[in-house]
Amino acid sequence: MSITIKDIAKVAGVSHTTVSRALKNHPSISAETTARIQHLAREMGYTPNIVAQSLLNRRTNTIGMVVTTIADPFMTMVVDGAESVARQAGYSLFLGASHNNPRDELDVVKTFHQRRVDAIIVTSSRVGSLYATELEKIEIPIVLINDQQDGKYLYSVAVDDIHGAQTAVEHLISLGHRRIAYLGNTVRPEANRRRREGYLAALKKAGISPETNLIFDGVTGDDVALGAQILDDLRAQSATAVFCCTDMLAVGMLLSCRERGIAVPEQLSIAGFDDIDIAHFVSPQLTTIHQPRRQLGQLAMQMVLDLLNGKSANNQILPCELVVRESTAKLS
Amino acid sequence: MSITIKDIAKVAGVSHTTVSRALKNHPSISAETTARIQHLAREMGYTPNIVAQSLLNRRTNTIGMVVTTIADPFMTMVVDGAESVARQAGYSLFLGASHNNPRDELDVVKTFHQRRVDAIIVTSSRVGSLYATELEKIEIPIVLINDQQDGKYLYSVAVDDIHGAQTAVEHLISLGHRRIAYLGNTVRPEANRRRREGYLAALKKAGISPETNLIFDGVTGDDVALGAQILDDLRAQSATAVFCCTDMLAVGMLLSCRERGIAVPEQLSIAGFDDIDIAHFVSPQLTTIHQPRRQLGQLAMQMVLDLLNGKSANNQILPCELVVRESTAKLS
DNA sequence: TTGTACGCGTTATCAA
DNA sequence: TTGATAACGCGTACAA
Repeated sequence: MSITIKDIAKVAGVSHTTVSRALKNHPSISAETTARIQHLAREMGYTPNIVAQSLLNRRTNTIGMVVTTIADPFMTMVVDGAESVARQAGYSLFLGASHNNPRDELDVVKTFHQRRVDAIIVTSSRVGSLYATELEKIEIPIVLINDQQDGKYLYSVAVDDIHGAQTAVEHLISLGHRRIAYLGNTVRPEANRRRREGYLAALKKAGISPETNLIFDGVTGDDVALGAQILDDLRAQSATAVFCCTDMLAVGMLLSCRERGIAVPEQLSIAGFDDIDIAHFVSPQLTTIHQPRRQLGQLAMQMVLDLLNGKSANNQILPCELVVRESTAKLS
Repeated sequence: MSITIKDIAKVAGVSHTTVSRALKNHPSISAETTARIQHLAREMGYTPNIVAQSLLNRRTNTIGMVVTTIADPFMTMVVDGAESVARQAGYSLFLGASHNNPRDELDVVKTFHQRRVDAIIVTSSRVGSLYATELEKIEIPIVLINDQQDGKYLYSVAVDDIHGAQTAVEHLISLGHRRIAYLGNTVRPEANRRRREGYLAALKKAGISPETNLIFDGVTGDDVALGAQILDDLRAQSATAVFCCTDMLAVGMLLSCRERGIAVPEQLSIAGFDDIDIAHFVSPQLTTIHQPRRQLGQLAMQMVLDLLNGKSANNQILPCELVVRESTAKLS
């Protein structure tokens, strides 16, 4: 049972109103009683009850963050960025995982709503357009990370998938590759679609006509396994390079190449997307598209705070850049 | 402005008490009005206000989790495990990062207290014994992950560092190594101490006398850099094997070996501790001690829930096991 | 300068 | 079967 301002009031022989004011250094309370009460509060181990304050304020100073899974090297940094900005502004962060399950995702959002979070941040949602209709009812700002949707309370911060993918594939083309495969995963359909689009744009620009049997789309949660599994098909199509929709796909392919004695990048150039930490720990180190992950989280949270402070906010698309490492090389 | 039960009451022409009961399927309300009100509630888009409920219940159904940093492949899984257990039990998770800064850590805990979380989980704390005195005042269960402390409300779930480290070093000894170095990092003093203890125990058991100049203790936040930096000293002492206190240290050393053309494991055997994901993506794959990370989080949360349900709970020490991969080999 | 009374949204007690 | 009232902890308009 925690100490309340009424408890302090009783001991101090004043009303709880006076205590409330003294603790907030309200000017109308005499310096003397203010000091006395603040001292007393500390002595009695008083801690303000934010729950009660929230009820009164109609503001919980709380943000709900929905991620697909926390155990994802990509999400991790985004959450980290968001949390640090939130805390510095006096907000606390609720974290919920959707595990790539739309039902769970809506469930988490619903719980957040019940807890009266002031705003919600959602990363790589799978609920898609459902949001637009379902979430406007909540009437609080919702910032989508890497997933644009239109709606009254909907905002987004995203990385330029199309252009990023295009840059990666242009890099492969500049190395002399022509038979360039695309490996995607439909678990995140929108990102996959945009990155494939970038891939196609690069080919088109170079006058290379795309081939359906060089485009692979997996449907599993385990990107590493998928990358490995696709390798044979890809070689059968005599691809000399592959652009993977995510680094984990690329890593799976890399490991699989090592197992089967396929030299990377000599026999096969591999490029990824995301620039997760693992990218420079594998060997050869992975050429990839760097996403400003922490910044993504920070920006999303800053946007939320701006909106809560009545400022306006514009959707943002962050550029991402090519990082050339060791897994891509000139076509021999 | 959200819909409240009073709003519904007005529309339905009943008292808000009746609405409250109807929504909870209270038996004393007629089936008819119950149905009518539930329908109305859905139609009006009513969402219960947990904040108000919490004020009344003196229970927020909320757990605060403090991690050093979210951007740590180890923490990530622990949080993931904890979150899933919490949510299934109807609890929400507050996440706060201490960034290895004791001041921040206490700050986060204080905020959690103000928010009246029902319990707190702290991973790899740096505050140490400060907790025992400081945190008992909060009078809620606190579960420490990988950091034992004694106190009335203090519980812990930890991995058996000593035995784990000992197993790793015994593995190296069994491969014929005698000049085995230890590489630690004092940023996490307690874990470091225990793992060094396990290292010494293994040497002693094998009748090898420890040498001070084979024991290295770094003091930087960047384990990868530290591992690299120590490599020369270690070679100068003609160590043939090294046991690293964390996988990141081992990875740093591994990468540095590759750069300088030192063959692993032929010229130097390297063993780590943690079994983070990266361990099987580096090449050679890292021999290490596997920690049941997700289980650690799950168990901690389960313990919290048990305590909140009035059950008793016992501190737990989980075994961890050796995973032999490619970075260790027979002394040639 | 301080105190009284009310309300935030909900549930529980008691009465009708 | 339903309703009026009080209470959770706090802040604030108004009164003293």
